[in-house]
Amino acid sequence: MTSGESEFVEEMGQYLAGLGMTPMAGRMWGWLLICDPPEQTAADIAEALNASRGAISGTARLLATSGLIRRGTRRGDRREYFSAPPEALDSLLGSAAAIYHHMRAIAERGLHAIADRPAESKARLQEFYDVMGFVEREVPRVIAQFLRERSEGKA
Amino acid sequence: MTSGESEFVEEMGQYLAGLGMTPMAGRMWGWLLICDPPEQTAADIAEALNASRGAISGTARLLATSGLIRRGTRRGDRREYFSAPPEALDSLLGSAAAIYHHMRAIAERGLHAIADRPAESKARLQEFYDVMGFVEREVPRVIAQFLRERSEGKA
DNA sequence: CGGAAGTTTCAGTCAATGCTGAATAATGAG
DNA sequence: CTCATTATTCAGCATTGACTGAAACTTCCG
Repeated sequence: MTSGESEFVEEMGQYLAGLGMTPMAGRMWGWLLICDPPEQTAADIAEALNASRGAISGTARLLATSGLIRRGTRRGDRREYFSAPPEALDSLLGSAAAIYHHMRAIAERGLHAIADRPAESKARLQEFYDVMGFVEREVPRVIAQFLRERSEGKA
Repeated sequence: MTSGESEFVEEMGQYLAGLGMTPMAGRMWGWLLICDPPEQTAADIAEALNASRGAISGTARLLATSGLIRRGTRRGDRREYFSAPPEALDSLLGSAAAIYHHMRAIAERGLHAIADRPAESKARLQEFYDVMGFVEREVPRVIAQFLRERSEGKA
């Protein structure tokens, strides 16, 4: 791994860590975006990232569960091969959209909790709820359109 | 604060903490969305959240810097009054959009680091870069449209 | 100017948690 | 079946960082 690649991997790790993931998850995802060959064993990744096998194992489960990486096997080879598949971007954007959904849900419970207040007092939370609802609806629509156009353009 | 309100505040705190903010920031923001009166002193907030004055001070700076709350003063009253202004939603959505921008920037540096590879090897990161660029452009556009429509509807 | 009320700063504490590394389990080869 | 290799689990460590509380600072009033 060159120093530029290392910087990219580390930067991705730090940034995604700030968004609630672990640094290792960010590093692993970043590495899988630029590694060659694109499919890597746990041992490969552990060596590239200077990380323990245990960390790779746990992080791989995390990333695979959220759809960011794919785990593959080959006949006559017990090792697992990890890669960052194209669909990962769908998952990434999908989880971003899920944030809006969750926020709207929280706001909804909050509105319920203050249901007996005058409308004036509920206005702030109501607006928050409305905006989240709008974004939750529209952002995935725009993303889906982009992905559709892109796959058509490729075909 | 009723138990329902308390749940809302705590839930907001936990959720925003998971997104990289502190629990206290989430609680404070949540509280300012539902409190009555809508403007509260540091002492009011500290009491409502069972938090120290120091925590309120630091969190207030954080939230004010990112535009989520407004700090106001009144003549002949040294206390500061905090509130969640309508513009806060713009800031909130803006910082969400900033995430896409930052990710595209990271991807850009990554692409530079592997510039001498064959195109095939750069495809994964290139696609990531493209998608982030698209979202960075389109999502704010959709949001701006919504805010425009909404303010027109209100006027 | 002196003092009261409020705010900010900061050192210290404590809990949370990401990572390591060794032990354990699982899998395929011979 | 047994062995070698790979994957997973988990207890422990170290680090991080959010919060507290007291001290320092600021500002306004008498």
